[in-house]
Amino acid sequence: MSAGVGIETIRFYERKGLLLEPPRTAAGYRQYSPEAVERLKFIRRAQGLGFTLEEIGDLLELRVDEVAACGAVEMRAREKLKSITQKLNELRRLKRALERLVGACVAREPTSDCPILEEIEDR
Amino acid sequence: MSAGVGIETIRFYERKGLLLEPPRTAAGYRQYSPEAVERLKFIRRAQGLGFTLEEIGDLLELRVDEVAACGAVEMRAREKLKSITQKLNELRRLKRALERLVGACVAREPTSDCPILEEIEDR
DNA sequence: CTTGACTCCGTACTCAGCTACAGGGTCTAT
DNA sequence: ATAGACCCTGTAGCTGAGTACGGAGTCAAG
Repeated sequence: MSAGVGIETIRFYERKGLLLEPPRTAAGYRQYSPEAVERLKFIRRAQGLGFTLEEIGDLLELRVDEVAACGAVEMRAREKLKSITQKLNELRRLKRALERLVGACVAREPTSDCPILEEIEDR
Repeated sequence: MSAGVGIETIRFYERKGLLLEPPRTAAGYRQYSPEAVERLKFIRRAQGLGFTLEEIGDLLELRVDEVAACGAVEMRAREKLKSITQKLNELRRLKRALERLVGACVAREPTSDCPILEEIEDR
């Protein structure tokens, strides 16, 4: 559980192609490089941000190894950027709403309506 | 599909207590107020940000109707704020990483390593 | 040189979050 | 007043993301 992830989960990611099969010891045990561990942590963080494993797979493949594929990569990267920017905006709003709620709390001003909904209302 | 959500999903949220049972027509048909629709949209957005339905339920219940419960609400709000702030930071990093990638693309500089992982590496 | 805690593999189960039925009622349009 | 497209209920099934199990091998500690 080096990275807070059970071995079973790792095997599962391996099967899904999110983690490449690592080198093995003579006895067949998996041996992970620090990079592989980073990759794993990235997966977990990205999940917390609402990305599916499939989307995370896409993200991890965004790299420019050949100039040829550059255009396609750029396009997909821009798409992801769009969705991330939207998530950012939504999160910022949610944060503001919660800050207001805490503020009202501290000021001991009961507000029976839900400030979170009010804040987020306009899309 | 007024809010891009099927009726079955709505019934499901109702069962889970995320949406209160709406008033019905004489024939038993659900009738939703604009507020209920907002609530529904909030749920979908929050899901996209990586919150579970249970967490979303918590968020929706964060309101200060009684001065008595104020302390508890404040505490939970602060907790949520913490996780949101963290999500924000992670998203910002991911965004920066993607922007760099697009930049490299535009400059036609192939980089065989994955800038996303590099950027995010240090936790 | 054995005990306990780990790993291996394949398969099967679980849980959240939908999604689809079946068998009925209702509403609108023709 | 009948067809077609909706809604109602309850229950069953599906997908994504793990999690556990069983039978076997491995390894460090005592």
